[in-house]
This record gives sequence, structure tokens and C-alpha cells, in this order.
Amino acid sequence: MKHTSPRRTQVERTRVSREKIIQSATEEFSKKGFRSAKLADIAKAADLTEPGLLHHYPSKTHLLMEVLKERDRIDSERTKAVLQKNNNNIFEVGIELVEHNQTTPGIIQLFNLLVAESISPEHPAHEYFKKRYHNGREAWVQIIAQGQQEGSIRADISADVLAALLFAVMDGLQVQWLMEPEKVDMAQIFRVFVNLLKKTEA
Amino acid sequence: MKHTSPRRTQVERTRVSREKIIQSATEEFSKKGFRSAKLADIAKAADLTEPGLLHHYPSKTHLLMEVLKERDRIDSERTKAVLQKNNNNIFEVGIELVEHNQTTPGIIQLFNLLVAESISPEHPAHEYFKKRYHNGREAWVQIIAQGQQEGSIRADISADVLAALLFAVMDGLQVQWLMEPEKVDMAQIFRVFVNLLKKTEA
DNA sequence: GTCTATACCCTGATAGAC
DNA sequence: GTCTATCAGGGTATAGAC
Repeated sequence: MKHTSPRRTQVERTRVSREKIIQSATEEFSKKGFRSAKLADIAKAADLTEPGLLHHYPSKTHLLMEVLKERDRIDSERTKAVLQKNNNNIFEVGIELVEHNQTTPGIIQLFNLLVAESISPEHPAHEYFKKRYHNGREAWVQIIAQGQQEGSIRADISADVLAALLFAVMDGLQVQWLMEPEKVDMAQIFRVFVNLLKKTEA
Repeated sequence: MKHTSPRRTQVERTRVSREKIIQSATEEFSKKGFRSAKLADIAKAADLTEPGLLHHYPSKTHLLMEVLKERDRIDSERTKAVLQKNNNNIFEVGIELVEHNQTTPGIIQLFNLLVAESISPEHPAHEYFKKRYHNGREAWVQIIAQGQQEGSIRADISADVLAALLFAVMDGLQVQWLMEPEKVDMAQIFRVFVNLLKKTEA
């Protein structure tokens, strides 16, 4: 009689492998960026050889794109949940996002590094990040404009400019935090900034 | 009789070569970052072969360090001049720096990319940028604290936090600007931010 | 100071067996 | 689906002539 207990279908095996690969790839890209991360290292961390990995993702670039897609999926779910929970309140939404970011240094470094790399037009993720930044700013402009209409956000500065500043503060604090994690409390500093955006009594 | 007109001493030839090398290296590192910039390309742009370049700077890492040293020299001179000219007025100093940055996209991208790469402790410029950020923030803390004592800067937020925010806004705006140069006016947005720091009438 | 030639390693990707 | 073997290409750095 055949021993059957830790049996897996082909599809399951594939799913498990791919999950491990994406996870390892995310880590390696976080540490080294796209260009200097090595397929061999990613494969090793996923308990595979290089050709084993390439069976699932035909090239390094494909792999990067899958990593980004997966992050998008996770992040957009999170953001949607936070927005609903806080009823589009910019103050709470922003703060909650920053607080959450402070628990995932790896992911923050991944984006920080890939954004910098991808400024060159030849970079495989160039268009991806251009769009991401554009859409991200647009989304904040909407939220801020809404807050201005409702009277919770100061209206003496345009929503465009406020969104750019908010975005800039988030990005900039991340760099400082990655440099000196123990000395920079992103969430605390961000809270102070958000208070600067509140409508002051006339 | 010997023809002597475009004659150069050895020392002069060396100086000219090195200047060209540093300039080319700065450009290549700006475009590709340290890890994926190629010595051959740098050499070519400086009208040299690779071994010709390596005669002056024994390794890629040495070359990077010289590029950074040179930028430091130039930047610290500039900053000193601006500080004196504006009598340590944080508003004018910051704005003038941002305005100047907006004319040198290459340099901004160089630092943006190297900072991101150098978060990994193994990166040759890791310590360099850690120090640079630390010192940079310290310098701004001093300037801001002075402004608070003089009564030009709001004192309801600590100088530490204000410096972190100022630094963050500068860095963050740079990324947005590199992404969409035509859509982001760093200086204009920065001016708005600086106004948020001014002391409000009681 | 600069060159040609070359050593040598690393890396992404392919071929083909199991 | 995963492996071993291997290739092709590119990258830093050195040796040694001029």
C-alpha cells in the first residue's frame, strides 16, 4: 500500500514554490535592488536551483514584475480597508499607513531602492513607478480636496501642493528612518506634520 | 627648433585627466548608481581606456569616494556662501538651495540613487551617507533653533522635529521631481512649506 | 601616463536528463 | 518540476610594452 500522507497535487506544489520564490525575491530585491540582486541567491533562499526558479518565472525581469504586482495587491487591499475604517479621514489614514510602514522595513527599503533605480528610462520598472507616483499623488489630491470642502483641512493652500508635501514627507521620512531606525520615529514626526494641515480657527 | 605651444607638464596632464574622469564618473554613477555603472563607460567618456583610468584611481570604489569628496567640497562651499549671504535666514537659505538643486538634475539623481543603494551596510558609501545625513540634520537643527530664539520660526514644535520635516520635504520633493520634472516645481512647493514654519502672530 | 592583451570571476539563461 | 551541465557575455582588475 502506498504512503500518501504529505501528498500534494502538481498545482499545489507549484503554488507553494511560487510563493516561496516571490518571498525570497522580495527580500533580495529589498537588500540589493533589481540590478545587483542575484538569481542564484533568490533561488537558494527558496530552496531551488537557478533553473528551477526560471521554470516558474522565465526571466529576472518577469520575476521583478510579479513581485511588484503582488505588493500592489497586498497594499491596495490594506489601503482600502484603512480608508473605509477611518471614513476617509486624512489624518487617521495617513497616520495609520505610516505606523504600519514602520513595522515593515524590508518592504520600505524595496520601494525606496527600486524607485531610485527606476528613474532611468531603461529600467524595467520605470513606467510602473511613474504610474504609481502619479496615481498615488492623484489619490491624495482627491482625499485632501474632500477634506478641504468638509472644512477639516486648511484651504489656503491648494490640494495639489498639499498632496505633494504630504507625499514628500512620507518618502523623506522613510529615508531618514532607514538610515537611523533607532533615532527617527516616523509616525510621531508625521503626526506633527499632519497637524500643520488642519484648519486653523479663524 | 622644437614646437612647444600645447605643451603640458606631467602634473598638468594628470590634473586634466583626473578632472575629466571625475566628471564622467559623476555622470555614469548618476545614471546607473554605483553597482551597475561600468568602468569601461566611464573611461570611454573621459577619452581613456579602462586601464588608463585605473592608473589614476586604483579601483571602482576609490573612484566613487573621490566623486563624493569632490561633491562635498563643491557643496560645502556653496552652502557656506549662501548662509553668509542670507545671514543664516532659514527661509532664504533653504529656498535658494532648492532653487539651485532644480538646475542640477544629474547631481540630485546621483545622491538619490546612492543614498538608496547605500542603505545596505556592505555598500562602500554606507558610512559616508550615514554621516552625511546625521550631520545634515544636525546643521539644520542648529539653524532652526537659532530661528526659534530670534522669534522668526514657530516654537511650538521642537527644532529636532522641524529639521526632520524640512529634510524630508527636500528629499521627497526631489524624488517627485525626478519622476515628473515638468509637473513638479520643487522651489514653489518648498516655499509653501517654509511658510508653514514661520511664527504665527499670537 | 596610456595602451594592448588577457586572466578570471560572476551572472543570466539554455539544453536536456530524470 | 527540478536537476546537472554548460554557454555566452560582460565586468573588474592585472601584466607588461611603449
